Amino acid sequence: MYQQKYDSKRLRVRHSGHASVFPGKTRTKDKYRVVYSDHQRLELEKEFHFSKYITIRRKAEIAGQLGLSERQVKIWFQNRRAKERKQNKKREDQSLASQSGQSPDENGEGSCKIDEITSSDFIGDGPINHNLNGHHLDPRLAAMEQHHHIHQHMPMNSAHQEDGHAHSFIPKLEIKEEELSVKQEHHQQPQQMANHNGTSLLQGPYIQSTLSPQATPTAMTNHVSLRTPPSMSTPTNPHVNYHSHNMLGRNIQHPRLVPNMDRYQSPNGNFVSSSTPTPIGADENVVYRMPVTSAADSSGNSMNLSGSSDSGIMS
DNA sequence: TTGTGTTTTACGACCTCC
DNA sequence: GGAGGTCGTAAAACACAA
Repeated sequence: MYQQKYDSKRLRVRHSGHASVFPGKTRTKDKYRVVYSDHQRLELEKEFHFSKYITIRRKAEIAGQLGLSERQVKIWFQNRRAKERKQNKKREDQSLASQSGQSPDENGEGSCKIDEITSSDFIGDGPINHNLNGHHLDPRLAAMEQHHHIHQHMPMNSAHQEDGHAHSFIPKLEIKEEELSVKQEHHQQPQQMANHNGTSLLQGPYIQSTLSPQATPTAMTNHVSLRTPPSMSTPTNPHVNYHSHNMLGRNIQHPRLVPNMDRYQSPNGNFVSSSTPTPIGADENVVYRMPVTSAADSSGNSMNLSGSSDSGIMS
């Protein structure tokens, strides 16, 4: 509703392509806060859609590429996650309201609001768009991409896609060789993963909805995000208690539990140390993502360990 | 032009983990 | 102690109605 107008207006009004103010300044310095350029926000959004938790290496890379500090990238991801939780909660409230006999339109909401489209929609069963390549496309990202013509050349995207990652919103890109090398450093070779019980992780709504209409079983197999952090897949892991409550009763996440696991699953289902090279080229940048099974978040709701809103990453 | 509401950066407090 | 997480909030930036 409002945000749709807000964003579309922003795209029209704001000059794009570079930051409207000096990037990298904090409010302790020259300005209270800066406004990131559309390009910066787009790249950050793309990274966020790839993984809600950014790795240390990717954080440094993105910061360098976008002219931001690593702290700014970190804060941006924190704020972005908060935004998504807020949107999820809002959506939850609305669904509860509608279940109690109140039609969505009574709240002044249509059947699909752009401002409520989040990455979880993207990943899950929410409203989606398709770009020219048939990939699912977040409407706002689509607008920004059109605005910037970024489909012509977008290194960070190519980095994600080149490894067979069936990224829903990434358009087909020209991939330079130098970008390929960087890319392979970022994300792992696609592998079908199985958990310690030998159960394929290629299941759940995440898989189904993430794949483009043209997606093939190979594409599914190649989805790098299917890797599951051991802490999420094995109850024997000491870190399985991924959430706890603090003294204020808050439901606290412990994201570092996952990044610091230092292990991940090999294709044969065994846990291996991330420091031990494997046939699939495992390193610290393995991105874990679970199939979507719950929209609950940390805002007072218990979170499903396999929930989409809580993807873990390696650091 | 102004008032108001929303979104976006940035930070502090507090938390857990290593 | 440092890292990074959430939560709450301040203030700038922005959109829009009057």
